[in-house]
Amino acid sequence: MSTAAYRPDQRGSGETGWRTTAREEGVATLQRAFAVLEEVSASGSISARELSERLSIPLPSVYRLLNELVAAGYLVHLRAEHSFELGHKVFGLGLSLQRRIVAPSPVRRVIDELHRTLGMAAYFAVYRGLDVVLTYLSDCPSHPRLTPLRFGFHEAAHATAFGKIMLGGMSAPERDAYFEGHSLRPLTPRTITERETLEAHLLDVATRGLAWEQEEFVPGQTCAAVGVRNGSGLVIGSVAVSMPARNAEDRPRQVESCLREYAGHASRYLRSGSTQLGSP
Amino acid sequence: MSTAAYRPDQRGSGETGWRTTAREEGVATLQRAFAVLEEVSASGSISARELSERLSIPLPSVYRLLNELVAAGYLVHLRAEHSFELGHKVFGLGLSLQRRIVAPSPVRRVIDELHRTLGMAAYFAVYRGLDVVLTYLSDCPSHPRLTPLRFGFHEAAHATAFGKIMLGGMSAPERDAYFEGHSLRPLTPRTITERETLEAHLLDVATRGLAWEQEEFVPGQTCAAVGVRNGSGLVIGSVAVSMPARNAEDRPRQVESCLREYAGHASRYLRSGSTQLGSP
DNA sequence: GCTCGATTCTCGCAGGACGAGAACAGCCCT
DNA sequence: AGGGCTGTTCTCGTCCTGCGAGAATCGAGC
Repeated sequence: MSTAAYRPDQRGSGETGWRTTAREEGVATLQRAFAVLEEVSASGSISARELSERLSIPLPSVYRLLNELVAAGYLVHLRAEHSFELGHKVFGLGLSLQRRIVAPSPVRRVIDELHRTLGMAAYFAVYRGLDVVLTYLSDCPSHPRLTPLRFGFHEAAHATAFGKIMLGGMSAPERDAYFEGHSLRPLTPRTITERETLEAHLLDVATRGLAWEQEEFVPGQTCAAVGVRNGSGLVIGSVAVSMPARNAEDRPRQVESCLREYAGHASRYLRSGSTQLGSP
Repeated sequence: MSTAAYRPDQRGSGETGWRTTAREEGVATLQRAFAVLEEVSASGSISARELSERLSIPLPSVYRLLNELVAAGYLVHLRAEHSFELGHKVFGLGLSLQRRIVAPSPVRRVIDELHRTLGMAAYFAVYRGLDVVLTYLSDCPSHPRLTPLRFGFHEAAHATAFGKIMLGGMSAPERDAYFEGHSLRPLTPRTITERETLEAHLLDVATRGLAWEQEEFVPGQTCAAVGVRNGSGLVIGSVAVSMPARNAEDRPRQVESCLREYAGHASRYLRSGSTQLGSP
């Protein structure tokens, strides 16, 4: 999983395309602590010795950190197995974030209706800072979601219809910043993997206010999406549906107009609604 | 919500019955960082100034911490709203923990079957360190789970049948340690709230290998549970069902024998299975 | 242009984190 | 019981790093 490992001396030199962790300074202890946390998370269960070796932190220091983390409830010490695992605080934070992220219920109802109306799995996404987050999915056994998609942070915006809408809604510098943290990883042979091609495509998406994606995310599957805008006309989210590629040509106009209609509904709810997550 | 707030001077003095955060020492920065993280989590969204005031940490220090946390991906800085919220790393850790915690699929199948056979919502719980964790729930619209119950760490072991099994499976010192972190909060008028009464009850539970709970957790609802044991006969988990209280007297023997049967199945799978989470 | 809040920078001091090494605690093995 | 081994905690002097008052910058709103 390549946790952004703690490097004792030099840092940076991104591996799998991680955030270009700028050179280092600052609260070193914190970074170590997080490195520990992430290593534990990646391993599921790990001993103090292992941690010490993998992170190149001397044993006493590892124990000091571990004990802090255990005392704070972020780790548990399973004495029986001489190992450490994630603790209840981590669960609590995750839950809290989930609850904060999930789309408000009027929006969920809109998406559910969209799902029923078109007979396709339906999705809703918003920004969170620079990230794109899927905040609701509506599907059923006969119209299942795209399998790699799940509630939460979305890592392949360049390959999904709603991702393209969201990318298209960013300013150029925002998009630059985004791609410093996310690679254009190819997911199928048809995934767009070149920045320039993508930019041209996004321009088109932004002007049409609509995005299609044809087997760029999952082979044999197609998605369509439109933007949800706030009062000032800025894109703040996206409504999308997915379907088998062979159905995509049946009734594209119906899909498009339907998406626009429901996106309008969602916009209306969000404008009157509570705190909406803005762009960065 | 009472996040275990960071106290600049003296600490401790548990509020709502939190872990008796032993006197303080150690890596102060870490505690501050976690205090920030938890305050953000509790508030959903909060400004730097607010944090500084609530935690009594000078502004520059708050910013230092915030910037670290943002750089590490544990927070996001929503510049548009001058506020900070939880970041994607938190989500990732939470997800990782969820996946680690969830009961293995053979056990899930056993619980599903139990649910179908008895026509009652069914549950499976294990230890994680000193904590009790619900690792699977099986229910349906006509036999719904007890509403406050959800997947994850369980805070009211004294008031649920499976909680009693788990408590009964602990050694005396373990139980002491457990109750240093968890209060005997009354959830209904029938909740057992005295340590002595509970101990007597647990003794009975442990000898019979079976626990009932009658409207001690939710008014009008009853639960029954039996233990799941490892090769050495130690309790490592619990299988439980819940039902409306008025049904409880219909067929207690059937419920009991059925629970024992399915707990046996679960035991068998867990013994052959992979890493099972042991007691502390 | 002005004001007020948000955010970052400067810098000298002091307290705390660091880590080698040793000590202590269990556990297994025979 | 007695070795030998791993896991875990303690000791302690050095050194460094995080700290925080205050000032400087930035940026949006009017």
